[in-house]
Amino acid sequence: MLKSHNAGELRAKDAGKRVTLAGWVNRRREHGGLIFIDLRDRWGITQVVADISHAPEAHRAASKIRAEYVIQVNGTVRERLPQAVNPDMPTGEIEVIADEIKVLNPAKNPPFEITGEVEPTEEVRMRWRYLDLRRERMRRNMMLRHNAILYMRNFLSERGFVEIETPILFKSTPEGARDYLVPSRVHPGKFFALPQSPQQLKQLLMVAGFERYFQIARCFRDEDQRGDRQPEFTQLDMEMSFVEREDVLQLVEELIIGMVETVSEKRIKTKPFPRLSYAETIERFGTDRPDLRFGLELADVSDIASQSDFRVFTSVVQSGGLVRALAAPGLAGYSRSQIAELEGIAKEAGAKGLATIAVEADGSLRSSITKFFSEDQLAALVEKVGAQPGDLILFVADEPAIANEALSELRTELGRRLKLADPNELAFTWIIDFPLFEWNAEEERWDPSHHMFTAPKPEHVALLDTDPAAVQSQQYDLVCNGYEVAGGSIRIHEREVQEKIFELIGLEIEDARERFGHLLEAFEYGAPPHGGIAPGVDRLIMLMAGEPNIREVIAFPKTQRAADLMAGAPSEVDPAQLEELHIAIVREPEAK
RNA sequence: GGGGGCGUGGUGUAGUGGUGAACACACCGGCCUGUCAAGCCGGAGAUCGCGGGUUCGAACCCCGUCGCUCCCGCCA
Repeated sequence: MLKSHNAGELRAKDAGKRVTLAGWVNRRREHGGLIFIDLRDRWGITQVVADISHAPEAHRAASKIRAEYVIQVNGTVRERLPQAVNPDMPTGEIEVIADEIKVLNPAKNPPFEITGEVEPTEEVRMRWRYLDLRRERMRRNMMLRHNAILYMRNFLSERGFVEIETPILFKSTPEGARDYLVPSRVHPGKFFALPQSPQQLKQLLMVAGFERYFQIARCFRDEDQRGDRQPEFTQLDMEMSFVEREDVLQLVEELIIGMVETVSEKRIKTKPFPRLSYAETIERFGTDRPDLRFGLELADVSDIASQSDFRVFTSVVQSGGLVRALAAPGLAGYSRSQIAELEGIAKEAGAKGLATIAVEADGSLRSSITKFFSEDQLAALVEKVGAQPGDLILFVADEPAIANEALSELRTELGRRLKLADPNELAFTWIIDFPLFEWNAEEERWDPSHHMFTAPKPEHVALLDTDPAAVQSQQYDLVCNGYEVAGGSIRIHEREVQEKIFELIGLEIEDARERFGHLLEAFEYGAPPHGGIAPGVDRLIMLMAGEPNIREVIAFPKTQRAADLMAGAPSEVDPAQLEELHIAIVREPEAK
C-alpha cells in the first residue's frame, strides 16, 4: 500500500505516530517557509505541514504542488497548538508534519473548482463527471447509495431472499415503454431488447421454485427524460411465492423504514405507513402520488355548485363533471396577475379556467362569481372547503380527470410557494385498491393500469365479464413526497384468468402466445401464487439525499437528450460493424 | 413532437442598442512561519455557443441552429 492511514482517521491519540498518507491536494496555503496542504482522500481531509526548517526538501516539493495533484506524504502525526486547532474538521486537532512529499501524479488545473462553493453548470459537471464526483456532494451521495443498497441486500438475504441475475439481452415486448434494441449478429434482421424491468423473468423464477428472489436490476426505457427518469435506472426487483398483499406490504415497509433510519438523516413522517385507496387519494388529493408532508386537501363542491346559477359550474356537473375546490391559506390578497399565474397552472393541466373567491379578514367574500350563489350556498361552500378568513378558494370545474389533475397541480404549487413541505421529512404512503383497468378511449379498449400480469381481487374476478371498470386489482404503489417510489402487485398465476385479461386489453391469443408464450406455458407447469414489488432505487436515494433529481445520485447519468457528455455516447460506429450486424443507416431526407 | 428558461475569460455571474465588456473565485509571478474560503502586491486570460439578418453601430433586436435544463406529450 502506498498509504498507512487514510486522511479521515487520525486523531489526537495518534500523536507521535509515523504515517504515510496519499491522496489529492484539496487546498494549499503558502506562508513562505511554512506551507499547509489539505490532503484529501475518500475518507476525509488531513492537514499536512511542510516546514522549511524541518524538512527543506519536502518544503521545496510542497511549493511546486498545485490543486488536485496526487501526492504521498511521509511524516509524523502531532497535536496542533491549542490556538491552531480547527474545530470544524474531524481531524482538526492534529496535523502531519511532512518529512518527505512525493508527487505521484501532477494535475492540470481543473476546469472547475472541486473545492469551491460555486456550483458549476450541469453541462460542465457532466463533461468532467469524474472530477464532479470528487466533490463532497457527490461523494456523499455515492456513499449513501452504497449504504442503501448494502442495507437492502443484507435485509433481504437475512430473510431468505436469493439474488439472481437476469439477462440484459432479452426479448422485445411492444407493450409499455419504447424498447432499446440490440441487433443480433448471428440472427440477421433480429433484435434483442434491453429489459424495461425483469418482470417476466422474476415470475419465471417463482415458477422455478426460488420462492424469494431479489435483484438490484438495471432497467432500460427509451422514453423522454424527467428529473426523476433516466433511460437506464435501477430497481430493487423482488418477487415472493405463497404471499398475499399484506405480506409484501409488511416486508417492504420494514425494509424501507430500516433503511431510511440506518443510512439517512431524514425523518419518516408517519409509521406505520398510512394506506390510501386509489379512490380516497383521488378524492382527497386529486392524484395517485400525493405529497403527504402537508394537508391542503381538496373538496368536492359539485353538489352545491350544481344548485347555483353559475352556468359554467352547472353545465359541467350536468355532463358528469366535477367542481373541485381548494382553500389556499392566506392568499386572499393575491393580485390579478398572481391569480393568473395559478390559472396558468390549471390550464396546463387542461382546465378551461380557474374561478376564485377571496375570503376577506372580516369573513366577507370577494369574487366575480358570488352573485350566482345564494347566501346559504356561499356559506356552505366556505364550510365545505374549510376556508378561513384570509384564504383564497380556488375552483376548477371540468371532467373528473382534468378537475382532479388541475387541483392537484395547484396543491403542489401552493405547497411549494407556501413552503408547506418539510425538506427533512419523508412522507411515505401506500396506495392500494387500484382499478385493474383504465379505459383507453382512442383505441376503444381497456388498458391495464399497472401491467397485464396484475391479479384482480379474487372477489372481483366475476366482474371481469360484466363490469371491467369496477374490477379492483391487487396492485400497490409506495409513494413518498409526491414521487412513486415502488410499484407492485400480486400476479396472475392461472392461465384462464391471464387469457381473460389478454382478451379484455385487446390482445389476440396468437399475439399473446408469440410474445408471452414462455410465460403462459410456464403457468401450466405448477406456478405458485406469487407477487412482488420493485422499489425505484434512484428515486429513494434521491429523496434520502435531499437531491432535486436522480442524476445527482447516479455516478454517470445521461442528459435530457439521453447522451453521455463525458464519453460522447451515443456515437457513430465503423461501417464494418454495421455491416456485420446487417444494418444500414437510412438518412433522414434533408428538410426544405 | 411541443412549450418555457439559460448559454458572456478556466468557473460562476453582471452588462439588454453607443468609448477600452465589469465583478468574484480559479490561474501565473512576487512577498510572507500558524493558516484552514489564509493575507498583501502585481499579471495574464473573452473573437459574448454557432450561422445569418436588421442597424451608422449588436453580447444586447430578429430568424435559424446547437447544447444544457424544466415542463407537456410519452413513461404496461
